[in-house]
Amino acid sequence: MILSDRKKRVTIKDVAQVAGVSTQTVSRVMNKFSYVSGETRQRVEAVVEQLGYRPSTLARSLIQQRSYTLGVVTFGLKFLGPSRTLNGIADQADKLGYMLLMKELDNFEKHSLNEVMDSLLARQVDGIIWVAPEIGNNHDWVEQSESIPVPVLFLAMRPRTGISSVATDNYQGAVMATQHLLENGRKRVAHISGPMSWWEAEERKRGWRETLEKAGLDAPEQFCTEGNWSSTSGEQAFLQLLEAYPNMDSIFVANDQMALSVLRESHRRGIRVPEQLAVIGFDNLPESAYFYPSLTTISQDLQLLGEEAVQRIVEMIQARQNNQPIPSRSQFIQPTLIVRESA
Amino acid sequence: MILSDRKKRVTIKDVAQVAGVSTQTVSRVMNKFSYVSGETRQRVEAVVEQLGYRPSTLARSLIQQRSYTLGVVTFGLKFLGPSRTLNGIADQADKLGYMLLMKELDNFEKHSLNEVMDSLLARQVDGIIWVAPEIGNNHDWVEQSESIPVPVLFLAMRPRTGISSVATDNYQGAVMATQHLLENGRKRVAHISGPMSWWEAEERKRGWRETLEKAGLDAPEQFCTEGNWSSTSGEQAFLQLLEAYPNMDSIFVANDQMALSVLRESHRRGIRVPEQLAVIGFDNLPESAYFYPSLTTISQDLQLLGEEAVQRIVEMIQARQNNQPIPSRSQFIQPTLIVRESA
DNA sequence: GTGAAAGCGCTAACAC
DNA sequence: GTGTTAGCGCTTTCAC
Repeated sequence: MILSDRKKRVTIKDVAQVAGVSTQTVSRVMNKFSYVSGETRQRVEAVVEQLGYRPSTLARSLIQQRSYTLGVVTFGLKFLGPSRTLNGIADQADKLGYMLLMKELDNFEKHSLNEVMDSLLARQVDGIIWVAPEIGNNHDWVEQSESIPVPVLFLAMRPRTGISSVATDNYQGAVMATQHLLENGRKRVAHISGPMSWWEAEERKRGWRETLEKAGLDAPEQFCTEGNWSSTSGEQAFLQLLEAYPNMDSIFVANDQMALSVLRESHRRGIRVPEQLAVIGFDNLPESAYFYPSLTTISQDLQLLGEEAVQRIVEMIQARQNNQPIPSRSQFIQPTLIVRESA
Repeated sequence: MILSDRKKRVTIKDVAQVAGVSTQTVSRVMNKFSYVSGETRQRVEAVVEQLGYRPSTLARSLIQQRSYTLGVVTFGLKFLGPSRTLNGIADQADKLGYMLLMKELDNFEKHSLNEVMDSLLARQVDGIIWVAPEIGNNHDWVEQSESIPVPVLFLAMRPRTGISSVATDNYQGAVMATQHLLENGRKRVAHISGPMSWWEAEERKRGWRETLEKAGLDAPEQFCTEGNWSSTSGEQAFLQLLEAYPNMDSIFVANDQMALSVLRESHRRGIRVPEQLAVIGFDNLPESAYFYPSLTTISQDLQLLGEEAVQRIVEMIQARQNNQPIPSRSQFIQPTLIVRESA
């Protein structure tokens, strides 16, 4: 039975006293490395066990000026992307012995940004991972921000010199998607984009446009309509496209949720997928394989993105610890093409 | 530009010195409440601003024996459920001034459980929220655990006396789903369950069975097949059901992902939904409204679940703080029926 | 109103 | 090998 009794915390002093040694010795036993005679060690360990002593990481962090804690700032945790990334971050942090201090953002006002940073820094996080999509100019503060005393790593941000980031290669993913359509003999490739204020949406659209142009095909603005990632908006965007570009033979849709609406609406109107209209998505939702028809899509490995992020930030922290310069670079994770029935 | 310069932290002493007051006065200024003369306050505040002083929460936690941090233990973060719940937790924690220290579990061995608890407690969390489904006997340790020195709140756990928990009322949700089918004149209601080792799956199945029985209808074991929540398993389970119970007129499927497979396979076989087969799911995925046909389902409010959890644990923390007894109770969140085309 | 002293729980640095 | 001393950055207590 779990009790929440108010027993006072067992401290290093208690252990020292009961074991008849100094606190220093207890500390040495707890932290392995330094030498303690076998006998003393055993005695101390017995007392630790008996009293249920747990060293306070807090006190240790205070003196070591290091908390083995990573700050994680998220935005839109309720969406699949950020939470899958977070899972990767959690896994890798665990492996490397770090804990995660989380903060969910609800806007990008300068005021809240400062507040979030402050609360993280006040708790002595060793580094910060920024898990928020770049929308409009919501990341511009990065370039003119006051100095932050710990390393910061940005995910899914447009590369900026002097700043470290990791992102899926959205452009390349879009190229692969579009090329796949072309390779299957499609010539009239439409696009439903995400909201153009999103950097990721912009990249995906650019991949589509440039691939068509390289192949000597048209990619005018009318062949692309804009959604907001939701299935609802996908339906709207598809209807617009049907008017603007009635003889298209394929669509690259910027995410699977919007692609789902395209499949559904096509089915309802008797447009056969993929025969009359090939459809390819982006994201590879777990459900996408079970859409009707199953959805060909681009899979981005968000788990890996999160893992990489932790790897990188820990390297940065260590460099800082050793007074080495902190290398900053922008890194891309390559997505992969998943071929199924819809294209 | 973000620099990670090694400037030493600005401490309360620095501020005191520059402002020409004692550290005490600075502390009083930072913590509002106590009286400081207007003039002194202004001078101190100016210095704080100028030096960019941020009080160390760490040091404060150490002395106050209180961290304003909640431990959150998750399992299966990559699935939608836990991450939506986490979002609710993050939101509410923010409102109440708490931070979140996260730990993702990868198994339920006694060893890792202890380790997770220890690392949370070592960082002085004020309370712990346990966000992991009850599977098999993976929660039994709760009843015979050594005393944990802070309040713990469990989500999605079978009610246990003396222990606090919050969960969706899965049973009631299943009752609503089944009743909806009966009210629409269905008499031969099948069920695809989740893995029966999951408490939530068990509850949903019980709701189905008991509702049928109360209506004087049959609910034998053959009318129910078992999946593992995935779309793949849903397909299997549906195929088995088609053999075992070919004249069923409706199915209550334990989650939307499996229901998706039922829709797809029905479509492929020319079974008309809902005319020949009514289908109802559970969870209300964002995509469910865009399945073909759109899926009638039970919506559980996981955001609210998370918010309630924080509310509750903070109450428990405060009670403990005031040396009051900590009330323990099991609370249920009611799901709602979302009627769409499939039933 | 303000300051001085003590101490939260731990470890770094130096004795012995 | 082990103990002593000092101090991380803050707040509490009690003076004045």
